[in-house]
Amino acid sequence: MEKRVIPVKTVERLVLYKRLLRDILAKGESSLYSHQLAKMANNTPAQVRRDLMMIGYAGGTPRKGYQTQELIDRIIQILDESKEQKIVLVGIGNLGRAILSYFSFQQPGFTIAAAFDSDESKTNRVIAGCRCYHLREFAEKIKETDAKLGVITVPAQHAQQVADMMIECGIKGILNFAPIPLKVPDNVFIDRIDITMALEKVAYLAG
Amino acid sequence: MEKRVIPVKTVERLVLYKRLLRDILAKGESSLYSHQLAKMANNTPAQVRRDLMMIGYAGGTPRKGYQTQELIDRIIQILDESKEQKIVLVGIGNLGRAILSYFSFQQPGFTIAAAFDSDESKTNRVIAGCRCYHLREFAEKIKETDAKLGVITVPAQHAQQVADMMIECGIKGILNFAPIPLKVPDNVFIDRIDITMALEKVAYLAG
DNA sequence: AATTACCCGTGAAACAATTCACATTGTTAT
DNA sequence: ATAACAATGTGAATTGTTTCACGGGTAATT
Ligand SMILES: NC(=O)c1ccc[n+]([C@@H]2O[C@H](COP(=O)([O-])OP(=O)(O)OC[C@H]3O[C@@H](n4cnc5c(N)ncnc54)[C@H](O)[C@@H]3O)[C@@H](O)[C@H]2O)c1
Ligand SMILES: NC(=O)c1ccc[n+]([C@@H]2O[C@H](COP(=O)([O-])OP(=O)(O)OC[C@H]3O[C@@H](n4cnc5c(N)ncnc54)[C@H](O)[C@@H]3O)[C@@H](O)[C@H]2O)c1
Repeated sequence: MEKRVIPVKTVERLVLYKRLLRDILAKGESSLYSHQLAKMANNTPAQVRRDLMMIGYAGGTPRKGYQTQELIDRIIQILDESKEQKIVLVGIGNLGRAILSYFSFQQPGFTIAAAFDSDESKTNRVIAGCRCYHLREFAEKIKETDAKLGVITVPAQHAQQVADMMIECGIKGILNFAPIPLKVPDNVFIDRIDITMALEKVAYLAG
Repeated sequence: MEKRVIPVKTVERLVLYKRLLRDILAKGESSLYSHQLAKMANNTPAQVRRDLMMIGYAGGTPRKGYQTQELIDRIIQILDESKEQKIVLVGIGNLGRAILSYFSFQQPGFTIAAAFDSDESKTNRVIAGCRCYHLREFAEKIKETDAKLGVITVPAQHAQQVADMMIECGIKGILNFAPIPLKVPDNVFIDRIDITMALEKVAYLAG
């Protein structure tokens, strides 16, 4: 029962800050102010400072702001990106393939170690550098790769059984693209990206 | 300055409820209780009732619960899904194509009216039933289709200029898949889906 | 050296979302 | 009929998040 100290909302913003800070650094800016980061992140200086307070960072100085590199390092340390994260993906359809190709030649820190599908015509080949297996080989391959994260891109009606299988095989975190909430035990973290819901929301709020 | 009465979080759940209720109805259940819907939505009966209260729905009865069809109708009415929503998509890459094919033969209520890319090799053809044009034809085609919603699936460094162009052409709602926040005027609603951020969050919270 | 301007860190206040808890009410059983 | 029950609708309490506002400090300016 570990106590979660950093709010999820803050974690989300930290991931964003890290990316923005890297852009900053690439532009040669070795230090910055909270209001500069806030502007890029579309939030407020107070929120930036509060977020940094949440991770126990107090390395800013009034007239020079924060050291870009130092701040990046601190965020990386908090997010614990010391080791490469191994991911397995189930559902080699349109969306699954888009994700495979994106992570194949980008995204340091994350590797899709293997992909699976129940359709024989999608398996036993390499897509975007990722080996694709039949679902029946899941348990075996996951032991080989020692992946702890899973991505679900199968149709909604099969998503729960895929999640169950992942958890059975030791997956601890799941990103679910199927448009239904899945039941998972407390020790597994799950997040859902629901593209259709996001569009409906935009349609409503734009109206 | 219109007053927004329904919280965004509630809107998100309403979209989910609507889908779940349709599944319920398809199974032949003509009525249901808040705790049943809550179980499917992975939340609490109190939250379901609160959400329904937000949309001014008080048609439940203590012993019979809610009428499935009536509730669906009410949610649809609130979300204002009377007319087909026209969408334009910019960035016919891996993710863009996945979205095109998904919405082509699914998703009642939404039509991707046209897609655009700056790469000539991606344009002047039909992908998943959607016509693909060069970006220079954007203004012209958007007038023809009268689309009010836009989806951005271009690389991050081009996302802001694409958003600016969309807004210039009268787009009122944008769904942005590029991993940076975009600046838009107050009268335009924008939402971002950041897949990499979601994965980093899962990695952190699963750890 | 003193003055000024600016920004950080954070306690406190304000605001937003969720959960609690209960009076109310329709349904069923006796 | 009437009693017992089970689920609704909602005010109040709680919990979570964001914003305010100010003390303290640092560097540039005079
Ligand atoms: N593509 C999009 O833009 C989009 C938008 C909104 C939601 N989604 C959701 O994302 C998910 C995937 O969408 P898609 O467009 O890639 O669909 P898709 O039909 O192209 O791909 C689904 C893949 O899953 C495989 N599959 C089916 N059952 C399986 C099982 N039990 N085990 C393993 N593999 C299985 C299929 O063989 C297929 O390859 C769906 O749940 C969909 O609702 C996608
Ligand atoms: N595919 C994924 O799984 C994934 C994951 C995380 C984030 N993203 C983000 O989604 C976006 C799209 O990803 P993708 O994998 O489809 O990339 P992609 O490179 O496959 O596609 C990008 C497309 O945008 C087009 N483009 C570039 N500049 C343009 C411009 N100014 N106007 C019009 N079109 C232009 C390119 O020609 C290309 O067709 C990127 O911002 C990426 O960071 C994608």
